[in-house]
Amino acid sequence: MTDMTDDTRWLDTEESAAWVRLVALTELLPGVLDQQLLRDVQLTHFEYAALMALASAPDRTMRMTTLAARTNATLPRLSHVARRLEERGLIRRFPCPTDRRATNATITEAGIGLIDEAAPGHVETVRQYVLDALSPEQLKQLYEIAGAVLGRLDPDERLTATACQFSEGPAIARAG
Amino acid sequence: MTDMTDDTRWLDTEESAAWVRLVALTELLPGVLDQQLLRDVQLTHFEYAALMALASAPDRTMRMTTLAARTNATLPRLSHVARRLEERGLIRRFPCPTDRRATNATITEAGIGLIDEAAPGHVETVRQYVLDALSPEQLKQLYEIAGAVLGRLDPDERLTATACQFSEGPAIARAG
DNA sequence: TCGTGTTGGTTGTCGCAACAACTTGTTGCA
DNA sequence: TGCAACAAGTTGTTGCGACAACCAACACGA
Repeated sequence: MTDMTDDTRWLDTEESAAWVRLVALTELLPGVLDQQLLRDVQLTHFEYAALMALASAPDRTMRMTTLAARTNATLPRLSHVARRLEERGLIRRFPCPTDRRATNATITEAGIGLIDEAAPGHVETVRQYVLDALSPEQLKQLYEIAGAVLGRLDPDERLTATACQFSEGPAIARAG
Repeated sequence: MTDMTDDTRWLDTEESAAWVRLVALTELLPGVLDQQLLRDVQLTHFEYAALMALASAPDRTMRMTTLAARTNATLPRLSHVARRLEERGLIRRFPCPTDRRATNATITEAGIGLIDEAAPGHVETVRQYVLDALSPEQLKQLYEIAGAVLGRLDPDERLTATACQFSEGPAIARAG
């Protein structure tokens, strides 16, 4: 006979309700972000985030490995994305002078121009679907809650180590 | 001359910090859920959610269109997924008797068995990465915050209209 | 210096999702 | 009725992400 003992701690009503909503949120939010950016500037949210990371980096340049960590991408994925962005003239890649295995990526003027064009609509979307729905208190609570969960999901803080994204206006002002 | 006026309400420090964390969360959470379910029962989280929706439906049966709405899927996507699940013997499809355009999907005994096998590990993952990181207060706050955002993202409450997912033990007990 | 192990990056293959086109069936209206 | 508009699903094509295999370059001990 197998052991039929069920020692699983099932979710109670409140846990289940909160979890269902969180799952729905994580299901819907990426689609909304992708949709707006694709429509307006033909960029996925991932591509946008990668360009923003480059724009706020020193010299607008970053190692592929570092950029992959910052954007939660595997290196193969980033490599494919970088090739597409380079074909569109939005970034440039060149071998790292100090380590000839490595590749550095730089955002071009065209890339800066595109994210400056994209940023207002993106921020508008973020406000419309998320921030404007929350009170100042809830904003703080969200910060704490997401921080607590990220302590489990991303203990090394790879994703959140990035510089502030929108607090200083367009990328040209922030990264120049 | 183009109008260079910048009337965008850029994010302040607190908004930006909370947003960065929320984005990181929505980026990482789906991967964690998929990974555990794929490893343990060769099911994506989407497939798991679809099976759970069927298991908790009356007669364990649902219209394809309804199921698509409940799982935030397009009908083509659900059609492909349903074909794969049917090939694995986890669901069955048959024409709706009252509307011959429509198709009904039913979860099989094998399907029920698989989600009963999957549920404990899935709940464990949910606890480990999310729920156990939050205080009871934060759980309530998360419920409210996600609810507020979903009011914008999903005003018709298509995704959250589902029955409670884990509050009553295995699917066989819940759906029988 | 040589050889082994490791790191950085690219390329190829497979599976899944988005989108469009198409088939079939239903509804509504003349 | 008969015909036009619409609804429900399926199928085919395209593009992206995951994974594995591969190549190039560095590090370090013998």
